[in-house]
Amino acid sequence: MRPSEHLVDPIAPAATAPARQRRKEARPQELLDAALALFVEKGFAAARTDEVATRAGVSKGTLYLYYPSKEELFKAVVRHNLGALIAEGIETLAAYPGTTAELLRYVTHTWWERIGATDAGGIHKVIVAEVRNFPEIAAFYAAEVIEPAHRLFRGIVARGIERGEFRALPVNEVAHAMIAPMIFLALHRHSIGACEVACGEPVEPRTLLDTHLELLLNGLARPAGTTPARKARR
Amino acid sequence: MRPSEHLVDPIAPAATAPARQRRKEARPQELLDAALALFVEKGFAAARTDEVATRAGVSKGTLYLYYPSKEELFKAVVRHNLGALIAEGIETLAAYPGTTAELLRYVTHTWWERIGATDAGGIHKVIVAEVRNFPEIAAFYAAEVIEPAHRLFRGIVARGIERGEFRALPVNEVAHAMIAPMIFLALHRHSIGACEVACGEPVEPRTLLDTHLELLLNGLARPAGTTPARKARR
Amino acid sequence: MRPSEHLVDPIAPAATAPARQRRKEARPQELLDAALALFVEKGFAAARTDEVATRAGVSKGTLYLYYPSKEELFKAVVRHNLGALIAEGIETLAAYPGTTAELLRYVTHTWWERIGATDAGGIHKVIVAEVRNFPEIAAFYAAEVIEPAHRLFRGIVARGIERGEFRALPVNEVAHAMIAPMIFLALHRHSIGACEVACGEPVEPRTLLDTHLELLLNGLARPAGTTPARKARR
Amino acid sequence: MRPSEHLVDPIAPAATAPARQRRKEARPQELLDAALALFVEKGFAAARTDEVATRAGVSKGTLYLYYPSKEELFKAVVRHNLGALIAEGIETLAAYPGTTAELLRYVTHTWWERIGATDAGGIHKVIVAEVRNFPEIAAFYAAEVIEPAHRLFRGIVARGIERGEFRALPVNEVAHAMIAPMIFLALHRHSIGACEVACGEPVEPRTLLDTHLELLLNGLARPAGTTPARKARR
DNA sequence: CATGAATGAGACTTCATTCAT
DNA sequence: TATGAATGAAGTCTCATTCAT
Repeated sequence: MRPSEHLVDPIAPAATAPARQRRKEARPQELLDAALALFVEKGFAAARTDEVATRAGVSKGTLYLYYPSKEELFKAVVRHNLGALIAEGIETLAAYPGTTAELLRYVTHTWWERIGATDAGGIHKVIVAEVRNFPEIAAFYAAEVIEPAHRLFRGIVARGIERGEFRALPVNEVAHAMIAPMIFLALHRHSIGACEVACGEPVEPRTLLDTHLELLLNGLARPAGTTPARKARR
Repeated sequence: MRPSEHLVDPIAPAATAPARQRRKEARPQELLDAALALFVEKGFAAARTDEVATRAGVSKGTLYLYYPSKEELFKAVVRHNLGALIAEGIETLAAYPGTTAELLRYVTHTWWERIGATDAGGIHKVIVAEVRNFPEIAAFYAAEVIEPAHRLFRGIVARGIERGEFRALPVNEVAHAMIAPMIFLALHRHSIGACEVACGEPVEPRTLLDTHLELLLNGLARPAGTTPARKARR
Repeated sequence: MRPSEHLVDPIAPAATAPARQRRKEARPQELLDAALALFVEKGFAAARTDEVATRAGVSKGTLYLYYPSKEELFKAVVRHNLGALIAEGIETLAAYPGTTAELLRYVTHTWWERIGATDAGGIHKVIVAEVRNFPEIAAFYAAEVIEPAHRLFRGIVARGIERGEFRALPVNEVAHAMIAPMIFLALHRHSIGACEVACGEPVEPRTLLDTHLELLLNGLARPAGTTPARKARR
Repeated sequence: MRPSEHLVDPIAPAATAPARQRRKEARPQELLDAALALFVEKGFAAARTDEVATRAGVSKGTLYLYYPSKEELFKAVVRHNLGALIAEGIETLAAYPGTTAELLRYVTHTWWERIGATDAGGIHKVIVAEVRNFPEIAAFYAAEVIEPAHRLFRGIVARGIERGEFRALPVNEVAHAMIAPMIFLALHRHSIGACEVACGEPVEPRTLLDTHLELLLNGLARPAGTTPARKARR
């Protein structure tokens, strides 16, 4: 029995499909999970491909059967973990019925549950850390993550201003101010926060996020009785 | 005492020494500058010691004469570039005569000029990126940078609340919210921002920082006519 | 008898067999063609077995069903492409009616059309290149190709001398001098000549071969009026 | 004592220069020699860099201190072993006082002594074998070896024709016919000839070369009483 | 017969650190 | 002090061969 064998569900032996087949279909997911964990833990350069393979329960060679290089593996991890959620957010923005404050809270909390609180949030760290050493990854990430994500948040700010809910502040800068603490939180959780060192009093991420949201919404709120700026989008 | 410890800030009184002597005493400074530039550009692991030496105009062996390892070199870089400013900030806080809003603006702008806008701001990136792989650096950084910096910002928030200028919000979280966009800006400048990829509309750091400050102060401001909370510190 | 041995020339009498059957019997031929092309293009070690399989339209596993190893596949390729022609040449020598000069021209031109001008000529390159790394292939090739081919050319030279057409030169060396430019031409075509680099003025292979032949025959020709040497064979 | 140490002359300990220094200067030569031997024995791709290093008595890393890659190492080997001699031949051609037949014999014999009979002759094999897989080597070799060598031999043929010693045959083809058997001999010596297989009756290289030369000169010789062709160069 | 997923040894290259000079 | 040659462990990626299906 090879060391990986016991990772397959040993209860239902090939009830629906032959074992080899089942493995083949599960492989990419297993590899992606192992790779995410390792990239987040060590960074892109320091993660070793054969540890990814070992954690996924396969040999080094098998990894390269599915992804032709470490870089492509990383890109697949990013697409799998961040790509879907951003698209979802953009759809939400288009169809959301409530106030923009509620929309922002919803998007932020969803992000926290699906990205911030999970390993996926560590991807930000990897990017921040190593993007300068891997230009191709930089281009890929800018195009497939940063650009769409900023579009989403700029959309939220613009909606608030157009609907007269927010003051007419510069859209781009405010979008940055919205995103920054979220990313920052994710970075923290996967760097210093992951170390066993005491640094200041501990903060509860949810509390931090809520403080951030209320501070932001308070700052954005149009003072009652002011005329809403209809064409504030820059 | 490890051999590097006394080298932290060796700008010594060599006013009348012969040229070669002065040269020798300038070595640590040159090495620290070269190391800072390289660590920020490539990260800790990817920076090559012999490139540090080359940039400082010495041989690889000489580097090891001054710093016993790459880690000690990095720690010296951190002490040299971040240590002084934090101590200075704490002194400012104790003696500042004006409003807390002014104090915050002053501290933030000073940080930008001395850290954020220079290579020193890249140290944050290096830490965020690689602290998990180098536990000793983690402990060092938490104790010598993060802890004092947080103490400073918590002090500012507490001052504002005690003086009735800010609302009685949780001190720790607000301090985080103050720091986050600053660090975030520094991280951005030295990672994605340093790449030649287009990602959203460009932002002017000073503008971003000012937007952040005003948003924050607006959110913190005690509505006129409210009773100041004297004992809000948690 | 090793499993591959009986597959050397399996073009079998499957005249009326159903399509799938014919397909199956065509397999070895398709594999041999793909293997020849690839061995000649990349060399023995650098040719990848799964590219051979892919080009032949089968899976990698199937290749190993027909040939137990890469070495056996290569030997089959050699037998299939060089074996027959040499035997044919020896028969021609025994029965040829014309002058020895004509015989040499005939043999040389036939070689060019069937070997030199085709992929089969590339086998020489592979042998020259890698025979030292694969002793078993060396022994095989010496016994099944080099030895018979030399026998043929020594026979031609001896015929010319015995019939008084050639001068009484050492048979073995002259045979070498006959073969060398042919092999050399084949080597060139499949190495440097196959690269897109400019190297000297290009040469037309047929012209080169003819120049070689005439030079050789001119050099071999017995000056008119000389007594032919009856027993010159060494 | 490291395994390489006894390769240094152990009799005169640092008489002229310190040991380390002596090693440094000798290194490139030692590495080049080891590399030549190994490339010729195994081919370019199959030769392992750490075996080159081991044979030169250094560690793997040291090799890369002197040559930045396997390809550059190979190019250095070619330049060192073939470059000089070709240049020398071109000078000889320009200044040679005797007949062209003598010049050709001289050049051929020098080639044999310095290249053909030594490991350097094996470089031809490596090129023939692997040039298609390494385009950069192809370009390098065409420019630095093939082109100059052909220029030399075309020069010899043209000289013979111009001086009325040779018949007015096409220069380029005759040059090829001159070179071919030489290269062929070298190839043979380092491929099949290096194997312990019996293939035909053995030939003495010098005899073969002389047979080739006489055959060639006989074929080239202008029949007595013929008018020399002054402008035959194509 | 046929498939193709899986293996794992092995190749080139990098780089922090040492140490003889 | 200062040098820089030398080391060797470690990392990514390849590919002939096997074997369960």
